[in-house]
Amino acid sequence: MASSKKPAPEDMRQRILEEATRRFGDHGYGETSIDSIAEAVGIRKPSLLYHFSSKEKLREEVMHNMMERWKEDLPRLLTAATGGHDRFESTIMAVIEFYLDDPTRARLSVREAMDRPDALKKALKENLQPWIALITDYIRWGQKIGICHADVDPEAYVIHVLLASISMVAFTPVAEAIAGTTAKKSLARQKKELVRMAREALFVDGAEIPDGA
Amino acid sequence: MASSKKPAPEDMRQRILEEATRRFGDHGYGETSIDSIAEAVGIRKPSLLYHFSSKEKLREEVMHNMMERWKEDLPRLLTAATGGHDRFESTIMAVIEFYLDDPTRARLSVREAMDRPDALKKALKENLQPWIALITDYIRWGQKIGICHADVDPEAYVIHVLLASISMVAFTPVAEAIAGTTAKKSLARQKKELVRMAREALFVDGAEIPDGA
DNA sequence: CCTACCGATCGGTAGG
DNA sequence: CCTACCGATCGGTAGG
Repeated sequence: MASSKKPAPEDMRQRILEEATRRFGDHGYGETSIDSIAEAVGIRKPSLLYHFSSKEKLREEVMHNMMERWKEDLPRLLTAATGGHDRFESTIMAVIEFYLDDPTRARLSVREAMDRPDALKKALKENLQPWIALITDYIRWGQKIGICHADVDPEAYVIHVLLASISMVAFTPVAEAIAGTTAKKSLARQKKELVRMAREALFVDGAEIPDGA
Repeated sequence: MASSKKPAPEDMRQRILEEATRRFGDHGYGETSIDSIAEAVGIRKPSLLYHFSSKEKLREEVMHNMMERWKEDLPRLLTAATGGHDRFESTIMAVIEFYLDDPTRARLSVREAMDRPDALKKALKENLQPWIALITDYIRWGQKIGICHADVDPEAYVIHVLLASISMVAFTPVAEAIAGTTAKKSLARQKKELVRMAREALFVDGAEIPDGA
């Protein structure tokens, strides 16, 4: 019981990072004082500044952290499923799940897009673009063999599906207000409908997928 | 030339409102000082506080203003077009245009959704829901007569299209980073693809629309 | 519409 | 990891 009040010996850095991530996502960078983060993890402001030399440095590490998670999860997401329609649907579901798993990620992405567009742009180009290219190449191949609609704009399509995945998690209150249901039920409906829309908008009805994909 | 420096006699209130709208959208409420708004319209902070008794009151009026624009434009948007496929597409295009016309609206909507979810939820319920019901009713009718896919979730569908319209305008940098084009070109592509996706996801291919709609 | 000013809060430093 | 403290900025008021 003596160790219940100060249980953190060396993972303090990690605890600060997690608390900062949550608060930056929930309230935004400017609205979050490093003092409130320090208090939440049970230390004083100058002690926090020993671990992260400035608030800006803390922000950079929070964002770097989220990008690392993306880089860890992406390969698994993109290679997990079987192939053809199924592969596509489970990929989309995995992307949604990435944000659903931890809504803070969605909110943090939205805030970064609003407040530091250039920084996010650069990070996306470096970390996400190669994987996007993999998907757009697949769509173009699908168009050639006739399983994907010919008039799909592959890049624009992928962007819309990605933004929709983030939006449905970050903006649940909007969906609740319109659909008039609870957050949980609303999210389940939004997810199912997004997967359906993405499928219907991409694949030609009734088209068969060849064996090797 | 003598009147070029102080051209504002009585529309000062409106000028403050417009400047506040732009800055709240661009940088967020918390990041915008009323001092910077006052400076931008050429007066001092206490003078601004004569027109709007507090920063919070200013925020309320900014949001009220945007909702009024919505209420003005909505009826026109929903009744403008011809009917069936065409009517639907031009309605979606009009919604996109509403935000494209003034990207600040999209950014302001996103920030309000993030920072004051309950306030936005209430405003949407009061102002938007009746119109949403009109569209979902139309979809359900379309499903009955077989021109809309039977497995569409009308509410979830409308929410996704609305969020996508806002997102493509508010998050252009993301689209630029992924598509690798300029903002203008990227927006044109995103708009065209969203309209296509919305159509393909809703209507049964090759179905005919009856005369009276 | 102004000058002058207030108390609170912020990020960050000194020094231990 | 702490106490003590700094200069800057904030929203808002007094008083004219």
